[in-house]
Amino acid sequence: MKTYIPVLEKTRIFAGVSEEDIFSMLSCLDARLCIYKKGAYVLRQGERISDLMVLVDGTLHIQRDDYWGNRSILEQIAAGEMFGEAYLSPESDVLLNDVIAVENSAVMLFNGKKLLTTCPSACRFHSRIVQNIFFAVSEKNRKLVQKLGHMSRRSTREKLLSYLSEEAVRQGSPRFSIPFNRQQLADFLSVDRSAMSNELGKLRDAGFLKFDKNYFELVKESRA
Amino acid sequence: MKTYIPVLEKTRIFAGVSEEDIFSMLSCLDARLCIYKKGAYVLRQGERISDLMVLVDGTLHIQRDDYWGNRSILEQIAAGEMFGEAYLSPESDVLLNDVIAVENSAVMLFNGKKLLTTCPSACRFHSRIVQNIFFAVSEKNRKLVQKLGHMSRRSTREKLLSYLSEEAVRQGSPRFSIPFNRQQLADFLSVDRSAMSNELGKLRDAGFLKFDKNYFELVKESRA
DNA sequence: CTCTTTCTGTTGTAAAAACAACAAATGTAT
DNA sequence: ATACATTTGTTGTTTTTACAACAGAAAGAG
Repeated sequence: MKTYIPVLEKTRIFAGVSEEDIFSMLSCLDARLCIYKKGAYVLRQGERISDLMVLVDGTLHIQRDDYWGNRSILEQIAAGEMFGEAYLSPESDVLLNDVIAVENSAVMLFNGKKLLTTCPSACRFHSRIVQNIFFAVSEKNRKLVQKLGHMSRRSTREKLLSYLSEEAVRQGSPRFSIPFNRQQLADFLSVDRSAMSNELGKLRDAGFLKFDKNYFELVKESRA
Repeated sequence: MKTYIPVLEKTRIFAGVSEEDIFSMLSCLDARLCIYKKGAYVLRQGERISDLMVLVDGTLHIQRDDYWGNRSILEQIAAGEMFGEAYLSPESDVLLNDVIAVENSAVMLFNGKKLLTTCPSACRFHSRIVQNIFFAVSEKNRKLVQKLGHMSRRSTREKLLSYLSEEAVRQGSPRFSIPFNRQQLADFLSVDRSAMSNELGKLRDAGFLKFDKNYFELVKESRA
C-alpha cells in the first residue's frame, strides 16, 4: 500500500497534503487496497457503497448495459482519479452503473464516514480534504453537464463534432488522442459503431478532420 | 429578504439550522435577493459566477440553445433548490448554460468564498452547511447520471419509457404529473416534439400508458 | 363572449440512424 | 511465421427520426 503514496500525493483529494501526512492518515481513514484484473468488475449496478475510491493504477470505465445489451460508457477513470464520491451522502441510493477495469488496476478505498466526520486522532488536514472532495464532485458535475451537451445533439455527426472539439479545447491542440477505440467511443456517445465509423469517414472526406486510430486532427479549412 | 427565511429553513443547504441562526448568518454570507420576471435570464452562458444561489420562489430552467436554435433543457429548478454549487470551485470555468425564469421568480445569492471558508463571526453551523452543500452537489451528480441514462437510450420511445418509469418510481406511483409541457419534455429529452407526440400516441394505443396533459399513468398489462 | 395565442396531435416526406453482414487491416499468441 | 481474434471501414436494407405543415383544443386577453 505504501507503494502508492506518491500516487495519492498527486491526486485531487490529497492536494496540499504531504506524503508523510498522507501516510499517517491511512489507518485513520481505514485505507484498503484492491487489485482487479483486466475485464473484472470493480462495482456492480445495485450495490450500495459507503467508501470513497481512488484509482491508483490502471483504467476503469463507468458504464451500464441495458436490458437489450446496449452498453453506454458514462465516464473513463484514469489513474489518480477518484470515484464513488457521489455516494458518500447518507441518503444516496444503490449504484446505477457498473464499474469495470479495462486494464489491470489497483483501487484504494477510504471509509466515507470517517472522511466526512472529524476523526479523533490528529488529522490536521481533515477540512482541507473535505473541501478537496467537494471541489472534485463539483468538477465531475461540470463534466457530466458537458457530456450531456454532447448527448443532447441530434445527429451522430453533431455528437462527434461536439465531443471532438471539446477534446481539442481540453487538450489545447487541434491534434490529440482520445482514450477510446471505435466501439468505446460509440458506446460513450451512445450511437451505433458502424454508423459512427461511416460518419467519421464522411467528415474526413469533407475535410473536417483527419484521423488514424485514436489520433485525431481537426482541420480549420473544410471544403464541405 | 426576511420574508424568505422560512423558505430557506426548508432548503437542503440550511438543513438543521434554525430560522434565527439563518437570520444571523445572512449578513455574514453577503446574502442578496434578486427578482426575475417570467422569461427573464437569471444567468447567461459564458458568465463567470462565484455565488451560490437558492431559488426561493418560482421555477427556473437550466438550458442551452445551440447554434441552430435547438434548445435542450438540462434541469428544472423548483423553489427551495439551489444552483450554481458546481461553480464554487476556484478552478471552475465560465457557465456552459443559460438559466431562465419560466415563471416570476426570486433568487437569493450567497457569497461562495465566505460559504466555504470559516467566517470570522460566530457561525456555529458553518461546517454543517459545507457538508450540506457537499451532499447537495452529490445528489445533483446522481441526478445527472440518471438523466444521462435516459439520454443514452437510442430511440424516442425508449427515452420516454426510461424517463416516465423513473418518474413513476420517484413519485412512488404509476400515476403522476410531470413538470413539463410537450415542448419542454421534448427539449428535456432532446428529441423532436412532433415525433415525440407521435410516439406517445403509439404507446397509448399499444396500452403502455394513458395520459392527459402533463398527467400520466403507466399500465402494467400492455397489449402490445 | 370573442378574438388571439399557445399547445397538442396527426400526417407525409426527406434525411439519418440502426442493423446486419462482410472484407480488410491490425494485433496477439503460439 | 502462422493461425486466430479483434478492430475498423464499407455497403445495402430497414426502421426511426427530424422537419414541415396543418387542424383542433385549450388557455388567455380584452
